[in-house]
Amino acid sequence: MMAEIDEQSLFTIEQVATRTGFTKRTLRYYEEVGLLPPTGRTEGNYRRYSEADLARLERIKNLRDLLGFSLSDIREIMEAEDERGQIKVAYRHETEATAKAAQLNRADELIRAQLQVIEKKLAGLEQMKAALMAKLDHHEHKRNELLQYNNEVIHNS
Amino acid sequence: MMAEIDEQSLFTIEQVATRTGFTKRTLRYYEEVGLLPPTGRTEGNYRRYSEADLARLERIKNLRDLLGFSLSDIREIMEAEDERGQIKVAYRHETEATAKAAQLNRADELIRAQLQVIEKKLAGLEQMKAALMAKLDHHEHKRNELLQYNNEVIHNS
DNA sequence: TCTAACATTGACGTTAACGTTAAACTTGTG
DNA sequence: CACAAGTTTAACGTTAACGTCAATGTTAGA
Repeated sequence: MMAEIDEQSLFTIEQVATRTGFTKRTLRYYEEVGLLPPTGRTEGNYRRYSEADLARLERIKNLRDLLGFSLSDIREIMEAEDERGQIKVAYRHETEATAKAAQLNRADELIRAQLQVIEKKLAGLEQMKAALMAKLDHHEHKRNELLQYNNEVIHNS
Repeated sequence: MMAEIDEQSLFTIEQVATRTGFTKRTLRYYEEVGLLPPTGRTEGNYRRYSEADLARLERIKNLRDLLGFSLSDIREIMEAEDERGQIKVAYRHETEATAKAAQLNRADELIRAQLQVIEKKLAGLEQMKAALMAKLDHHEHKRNELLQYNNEVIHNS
């Protein structure tokens, strides 16, 4: 018995850095502050990243770059997700229908909380987008007026 | 001749702080780093904020809190907006139709650049939202299965 | 087995975005 | 006009999120 994890699809920190775009320092930092659970290690104590680790890192990158969440925001979000994962496991082992339903409800509660945060940001962005597009539209109008005027001049000359 | 600006609707830094939710330090800081143009001053060198300043601060707050932009992001965005404002002024003073059209085009260019940033964030958020809602949907399904099973039990007893 | 290339932990450095304190000045109200 | 309450600049402090460097250990290939 050597490794607990699949020998296949394990990556060095360098490989993960190039694939994810994070620096090696950042990868170690995220592990240090608990954003990423401790990865597997080689016998010589080198980190080995699994596919699950990569997925988690991609998720972090989305939350950070795309959505502009702080790392502590992200930690909260992912802890909620992790809790949902726990609920899911508990769910499988539960046999009572009422208990199963209760766990679904708890999971939904967490999901809805996250949805609210997202909806709020979405609303703000949609509004900005609408404002900008209204301006484009307005300019389009003005351009037509300019052309209209030009045509009149041409026809009257 | 005393003040260049309307005596009406000028606010002290304290008033602006309570109205906007920014601290006084932050208000001075934003001016210092060029996010907010230097405000008017009293004879004794006290800041006096105009309605335009308040509007700009509200805009900054939206971009920062709601959308999670960094201050340098915000500076870029607002500089683009300011340039659009300049273009608008130039536009009014321009009489040539071709020059007017060119200014509209330049303004549209800036707007489209901002739209791209927003669209990117929107897409990311929409994707997150869809993923979360799919989970809710899935749970709904499971709940129905549970009820279904319950009914069968009741009917067979 | 030797070695160049990569990894590890510490520890100190850096930047953004403010917080806090101090010393001096201004304002408005009694 | 006295003075409490508010304001100014300057300067140093703080936290998050890494960057950088050094000393040491590990790996993989010729």
